[in-house]
Amino acid sequence: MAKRPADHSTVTLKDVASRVGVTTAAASMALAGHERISEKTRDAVRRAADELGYVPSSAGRALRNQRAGAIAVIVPNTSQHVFGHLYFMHVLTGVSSAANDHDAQLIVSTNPDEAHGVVAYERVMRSRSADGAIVTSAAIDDSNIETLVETGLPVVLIGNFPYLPSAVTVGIDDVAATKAIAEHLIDEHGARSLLHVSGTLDHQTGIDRREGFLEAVRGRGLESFAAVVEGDLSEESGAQAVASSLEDGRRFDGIVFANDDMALGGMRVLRERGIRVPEDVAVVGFDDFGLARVSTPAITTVRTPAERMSRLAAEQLFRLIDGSAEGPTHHELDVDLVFRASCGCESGDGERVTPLRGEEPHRNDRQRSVSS
Amino acid sequence: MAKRPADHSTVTLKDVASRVGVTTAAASMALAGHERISEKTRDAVRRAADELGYVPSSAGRALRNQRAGAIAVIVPNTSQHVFGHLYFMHVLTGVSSAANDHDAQLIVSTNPDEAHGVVAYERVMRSRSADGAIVTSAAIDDSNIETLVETGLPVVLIGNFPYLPSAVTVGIDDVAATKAIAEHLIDEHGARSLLHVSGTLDHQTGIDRREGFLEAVRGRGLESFAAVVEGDLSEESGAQAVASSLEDGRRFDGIVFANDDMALGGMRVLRERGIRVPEDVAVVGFDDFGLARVSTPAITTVRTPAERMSRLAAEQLFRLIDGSAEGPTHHELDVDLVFRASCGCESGDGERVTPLRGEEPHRNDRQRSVSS
DNA sequence: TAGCGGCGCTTTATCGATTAAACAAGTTCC
DNA sequence: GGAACTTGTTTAATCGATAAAGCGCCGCTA
Repeated sequence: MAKRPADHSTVTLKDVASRVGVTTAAASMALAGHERISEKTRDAVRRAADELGYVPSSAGRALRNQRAGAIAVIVPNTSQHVFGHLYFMHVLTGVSSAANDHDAQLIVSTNPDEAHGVVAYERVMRSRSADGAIVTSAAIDDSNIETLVETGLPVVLIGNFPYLPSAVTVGIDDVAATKAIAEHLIDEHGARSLLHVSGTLDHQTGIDRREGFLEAVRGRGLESFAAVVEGDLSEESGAQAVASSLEDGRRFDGIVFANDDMALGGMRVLRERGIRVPEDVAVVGFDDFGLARVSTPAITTVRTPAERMSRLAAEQLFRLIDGSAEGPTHHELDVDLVFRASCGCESGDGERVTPLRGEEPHRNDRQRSVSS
Repeated sequence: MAKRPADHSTVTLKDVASRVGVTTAAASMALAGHERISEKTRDAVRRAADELGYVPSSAGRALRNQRAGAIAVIVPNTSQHVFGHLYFMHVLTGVSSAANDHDAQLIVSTNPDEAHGVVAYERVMRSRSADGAIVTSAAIDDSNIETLVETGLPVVLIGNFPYLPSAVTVGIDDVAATKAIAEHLIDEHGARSLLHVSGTLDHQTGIDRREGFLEAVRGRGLESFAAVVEGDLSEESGAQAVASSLEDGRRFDGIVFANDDMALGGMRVLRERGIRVPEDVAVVGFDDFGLARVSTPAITTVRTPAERMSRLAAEQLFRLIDGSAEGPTHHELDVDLVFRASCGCESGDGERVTPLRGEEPHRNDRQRSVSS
């Protein structure tokens, strides 16, 4: 659109070749270590490339190889606030480390305009800027995801997508995890009247966590004392859910929040009303991306292995891209339960980590600066 | 390296052209809206492109136009823990919104191996995968940055780089901000013995914030009661700095932390020793990326406009790329002071925001889910 | 009616890298 | 001493998009 770019000394294969006195074909083969090129030439070309600081043009290579050498992380913007930011950071960390291992670039694609049906990220795929994509925090009714999966382009979804049987996905068992932590409130802390503040129910996560909660109260015969309020995963919605429940005259001695942000908001309201946590009401959250540990009281929660999940997703993606994996698969990762002060297990800054399944707690998935 | 990718129905310009019955050149011009192509053909081509779902190949275009249509955000990995994650998230938000405005892809490049002098991000630039780069959290002694700037490739740095006069940079006045918030402790809360826990002094930010602190105590004639301990911006280092200061028998009634993470760690130690905040010791932090608001007590801090900074950086970068801006420039953004409970200004969850300069507080740079 | 200008499209060349196929030397073998 | 090989390189084609130059065919004018 504007003038041509300044000519930042760009070294092409031609420069390398002409310095050595061969053609670009020979130079290309030399750099690739082809046997048909004499050792002498190979060395000379390598030396020249080194001296000139030659780096292959990604465009030239991509065009010729029909492969961009990049993967994309796609974030449907409508869910920017749904999963919150800390989650996304963990995702980026995991994906970028896998991308580095595969010498691939990482493209981050947000969808600027939900209004336009012209989904920005489909363009990313169709323009072949990326060889594949990882999609996270997609809503159930986001038909674009379906379209994307159906085009057959390499796509890995993070989360659970029971309605997309042909997708490759990586997730955790939200139902089991929520069930376990709710049962903890009941069995260990004697909670009898439970409230669940769910996430948005247009996301599978919201549905599954609610289902886990319901299974727990049903299993203990407490369903008549249990209630569910829908939130949107934001701190403020957690506060509102608790406030409106209190105003309705509802009584509860335990709250299961679908994430830590809402737990934080809810606890704020409880504090303002003089209701003590955990003495009067025991509270648990979900995610453990950072907030849960630093709040007062610290929140008992489910630690979501976002970084491991996304790393695995990226590795699956690379397998799809090079064709070494086929067909729909779903990987499920184990989670840890982290007991802290908000349920009454620990006091102050103490915490106890227990795997939901398996033996040992999983390595801390890059929590914030726990040690240096 | 592996087999060729499966042939996901890829629509090229040739397909569009042959469907209409013209050459690719004509089709290209038609889509570009060239006048030399008849309206009838233009329409036909556009319709065909639409029907086939044609999206131009980024590689083909990049090769031909000598422009990738992408910008990179570069994160020297050595500083991954230095700035912490939340900061980076804000940066991504800002940059990606600018990138979307310019129809550019966003590449995120972390440096996997500091060991190799082969800086990964220089490859990004030299391979021309990106037309320019934004570099953030670079250490003073990172000579790669200097090299990068000197190559003349379009680069914008976030932060202050007094030793790189030819760089284009965007930052805040760390000295003035820290000075102001330290003076607040002294003037409003009567602090007399001050401690500063600085960031790493191989980052300009660390140096500048320390300098601001020192200017404040010097200005008030309190330099003989002041001390500085170097931290590394991690929560743990803040804890250690406070712990060791206490063990040295040092006494203080105010602490200026170079960021909120360290303040959090420091406050934990104070709490453990039974020292009350703000009654016994008033505390301030820096950044306000999220933690400061939710901790107990909430931390008085300087709100760094990371999102606006990075958005501006990206816009500067686009200007450099298309040649409409030349020469080194430095943009400095204003910051807000946010008074909360840790210094004694407010209680509970209250907060008061004041601009350091100018009239009105700046819009909340995408704080976490304040309202929905 | 011959010649001229312009419209609308095609031809051609290019960007950088890669690879199959062709080819010029030099060896080896019968 | 010529055929068959080997070796090391060059030629040429390709990937997709696009800009410049070229070329029929039209209508218009003298």
